[in-house]
Amino acid sequence: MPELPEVETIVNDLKKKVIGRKIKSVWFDAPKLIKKPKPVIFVKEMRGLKIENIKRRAKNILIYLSAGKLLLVHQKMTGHLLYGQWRVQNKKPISSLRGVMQEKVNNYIHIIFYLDNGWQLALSDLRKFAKVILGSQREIENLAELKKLGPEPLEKGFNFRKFQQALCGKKGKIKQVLMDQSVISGIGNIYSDEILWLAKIHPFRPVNQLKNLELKKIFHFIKEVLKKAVKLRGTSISDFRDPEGKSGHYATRLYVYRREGEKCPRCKNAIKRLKMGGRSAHFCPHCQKL
DNA sequence: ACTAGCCCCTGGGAGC
DNA sequence: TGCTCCCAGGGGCTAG
Repeated sequence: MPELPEVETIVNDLKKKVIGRKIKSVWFDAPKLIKKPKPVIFVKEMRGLKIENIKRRAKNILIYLSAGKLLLVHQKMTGHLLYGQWRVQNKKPISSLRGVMQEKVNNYIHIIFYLDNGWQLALSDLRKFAKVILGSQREIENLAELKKLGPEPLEKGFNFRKFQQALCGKKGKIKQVLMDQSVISGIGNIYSDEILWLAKIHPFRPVNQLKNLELKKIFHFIKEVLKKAVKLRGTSISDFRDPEGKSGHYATRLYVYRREGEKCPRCKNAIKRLKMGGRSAHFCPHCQKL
């Protein structure tokens, strides 16, 4: 599901709701989502910890806890961190009281953190790709998957020079490179399509053949698209939801993503979809020449 | 040391 | 209506 803007939205919302809260207990029904430590230990270790801070790194959510602990949550394709109140009945959470009501994301809750104010932080995930890892702050921050991440595109220090450096020596198609988390953090399939359409660059162009001017355009639209999407609280194509179960508003702004066959908003030619490494690239063959 | 491809899952939508 | 096939915003692992 989520790329940078969606994760950013979730983190900002959760900060307001759960910082300072204590975790009273943990419920789960999908042990495989808990990568470390073993689920039984995980539950025991989480109990009594206080949520001190929440940060985003790439598409990861980092929940800083008391006792120097850190919880990493990656939502992958269909994961959602939700804030609400549910009852567990027949070993499945059901919607109740306040929070997310009658949303389909409710049906897939697999982990619930019970907070000391009566509310809950829950992880729902239809496809069960999501993962949580608990460890010491040091341990988590040193995980290879975090250490290898490229720069954050919305950070002030991320200027054109840093962008060039990140791409330096890279091979392959520009779309794939933009989505490579070790090059730049947080861009996925939706926003890479949108960025490249705005920059008028064909997604299959080899990155090492792009001219300086073209790179500048891409750089410019990375910032512009991501900022706008954060402002609009992300894109809800199928099931992205914020912690209260509400949709984001960027979907209406999408120019090419999932618009195969529709008219290009610029030139009115038909938008095309091509497979690239198991994923779809959407683009306008007229505006974005190979 | 690379990269393409498979895989982890479940459901929605299109086409027949 | 129901079956089959393809699709899905991520990313780790493996085989070549």
